[in-house]
Amino acid sequence: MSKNPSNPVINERAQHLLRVLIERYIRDGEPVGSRTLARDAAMELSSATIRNVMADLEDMGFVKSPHTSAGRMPTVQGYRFFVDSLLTVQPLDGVDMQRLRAELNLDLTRQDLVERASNLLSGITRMAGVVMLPRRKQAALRRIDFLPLSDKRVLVIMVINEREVQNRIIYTDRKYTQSELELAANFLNEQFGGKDIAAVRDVIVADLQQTHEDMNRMMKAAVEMAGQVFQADDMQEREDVVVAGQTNLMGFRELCEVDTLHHLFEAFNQKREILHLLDQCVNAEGVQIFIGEESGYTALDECSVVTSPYSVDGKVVGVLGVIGPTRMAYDRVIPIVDTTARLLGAALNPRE
Amino acid sequence: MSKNPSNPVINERAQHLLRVLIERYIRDGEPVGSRTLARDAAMELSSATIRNVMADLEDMGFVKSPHTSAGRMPTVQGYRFFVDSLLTVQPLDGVDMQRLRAELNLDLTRQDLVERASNLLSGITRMAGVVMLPRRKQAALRRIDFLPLSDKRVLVIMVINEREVQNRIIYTDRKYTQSELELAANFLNEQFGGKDIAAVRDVIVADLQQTHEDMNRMMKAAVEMAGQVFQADDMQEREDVVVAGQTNLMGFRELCEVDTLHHLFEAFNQKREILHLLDQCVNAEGVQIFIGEESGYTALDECSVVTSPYSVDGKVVGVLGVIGPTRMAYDRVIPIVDTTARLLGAALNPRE
DNA sequence: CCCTGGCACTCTAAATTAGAGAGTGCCAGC
DNA sequence: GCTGGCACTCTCTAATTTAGAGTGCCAGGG
Repeated sequence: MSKNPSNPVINERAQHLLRVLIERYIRDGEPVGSRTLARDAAMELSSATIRNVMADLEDMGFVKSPHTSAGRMPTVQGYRFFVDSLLTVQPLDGVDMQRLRAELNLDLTRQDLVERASNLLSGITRMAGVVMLPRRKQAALRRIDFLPLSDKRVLVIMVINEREVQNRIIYTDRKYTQSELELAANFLNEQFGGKDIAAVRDVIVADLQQTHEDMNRMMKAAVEMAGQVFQADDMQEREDVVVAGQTNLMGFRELCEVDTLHHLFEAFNQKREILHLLDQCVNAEGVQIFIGEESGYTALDECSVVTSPYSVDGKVVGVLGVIGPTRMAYDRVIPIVDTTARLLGAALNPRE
Repeated sequence: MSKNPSNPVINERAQHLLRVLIERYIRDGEPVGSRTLARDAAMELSSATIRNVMADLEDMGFVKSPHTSAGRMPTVQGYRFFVDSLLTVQPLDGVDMQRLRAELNLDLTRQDLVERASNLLSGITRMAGVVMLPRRKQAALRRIDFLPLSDKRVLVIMVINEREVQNRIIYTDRKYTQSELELAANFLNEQFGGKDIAAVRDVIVADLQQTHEDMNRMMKAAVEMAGQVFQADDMQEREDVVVAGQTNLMGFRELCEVDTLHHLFEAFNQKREILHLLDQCVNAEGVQIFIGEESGYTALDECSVVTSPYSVDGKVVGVLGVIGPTRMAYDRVIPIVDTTARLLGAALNPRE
């Protein structure tokens, strides 16, 4: 805890003061002056002494003042140190815990679970919640069904893995009856049921390119239809990340400039940047925090992002998190994100 | 066009001036002074004359000035008159038309179509698009399927009408095999396939309450499961209205106050008010316009809403529209909304 | 009667000024 | 190394000023 040439020297007392300063700043959002800090810190120090320490902390880059005659507020580096070394996380509030448990139940589809998780994150933290859709570890075709529509159109319903249902409409060369389509579906289910989707696609593409004499007309039609289904590029996931509670962010003083909000909401809409950011956290263990510009996206410059990967069967399948102003109650948010990740993982677990 | 005791007197010249004023105001968003108007109107009138006319128009409530020494801007009543009597709608831009045609295709599911329509509305108008999900004229159960999951859970897939696929997870009293579930599904499909959903629910609720000796175990189980499915209250529609392009609204000067935006975005999130508003337009013929407070929702006080019902098979099934600042290019927006409604209706048409 | 130029008047927006308050930095003394 | 004291800086608010835009109204002319 003493002299360390690589890190700026920051002794116990300074650490404690930094901590009190940040806690205070997080509470009221206003620069903290030496007098206030002297009172808050309960260390029997005069404000003059505090001022000296603050000057040091400012030199080291942990705090800054918006102008000469204002108190100090944390820099990104200050928050970083606070979060890494000074923070004692609060245990999760009992009510919140119950709410999470109650709502992240097993009897929900994948989409529902993810949406709920996002709503819970935003609801409990009163900030914005983001949840990446779970990556499919392997995407097995569980079942495929065809239903005739009007004209030559066919509704295709596909069940992937346990919980995911996709559907789309394809065109056929002629009108098929329900029973014909059932035959086709049966054929495909027998051939490909339980197989990996990528593999299925490959086989079908190959089939389409060569003529099989050993296939009857119905089988060929089936392959033809499957071709249409599996070549669609939205075969992957369509909406990769679910955001909730964006409007909460409009309540924070520090984000209240229309321009900032515009960028931020644009980012939420595009989802691309958010997704990339979350993607980086897939390999992190447990909660990870990006403070201000650390995220690398200008839209998030005024924000912090608290993320956690969530796992099914011990394997990370997605990332979720909370986005709020840098001045957020990290000690409260961290366990919320952590717990939500655990519970979402558990709820998604097929337990087979 | 002359004296009419019920309406304020507003002669040709005043109408023309009002029109020019509003067009100008829509263009630049700044109060229009008498001198500018004199130049714009190309009527060989002096600014003093214009001032007299403006005073009259202000008395009649068509224009107002933000303060003594500013030009005039339209009131809600002014816009109303403009929209009802003075407006000549522009024909729809060819490029936009093509884009609408290209993207509102037949080979899309209900959800996809609605989302596209909303995106198109917002993309072309550069404001916010809203599309109500189409009411089902009648909700016929097209097909129901069961798929076993782990534990005692069963994935239920339901096809309603032509395009709508719903799925959820239910719990059963014991684990059923795939073939057992197929039997159950067959039973239900035979019993209820093509029937109206409300009717199906009634029958099933009744079945559940009395013991049928004539039903075998499998049939009972099937009814049991169906009971779980049809009693769920999200049986209706889950997300009633799709909003797109909200962020576009942040670019408009008149909506740039954070407070206004907060309310507005809150309304978009809740969707309730938006839905109610759209609901009122179901019985309107063609495009309907709400200007400012006319909508009756304070969140939309600064906005205008241009709506149009859309129909399938000659019957109105939903409403779509555009939300933007009162100062919008109505002449351009109206045909966009109108055409989108037509094309969406056409795309949804099962043509059977 | 309607239109017009002219002029006094009003109001806003932007720039300027003044004063209060908060907080700092630094120094001299303990 | 800590402290009280003091001069200084900077922001925030309110008050004041000024320029500009636009009006309302009047009196004169077709």
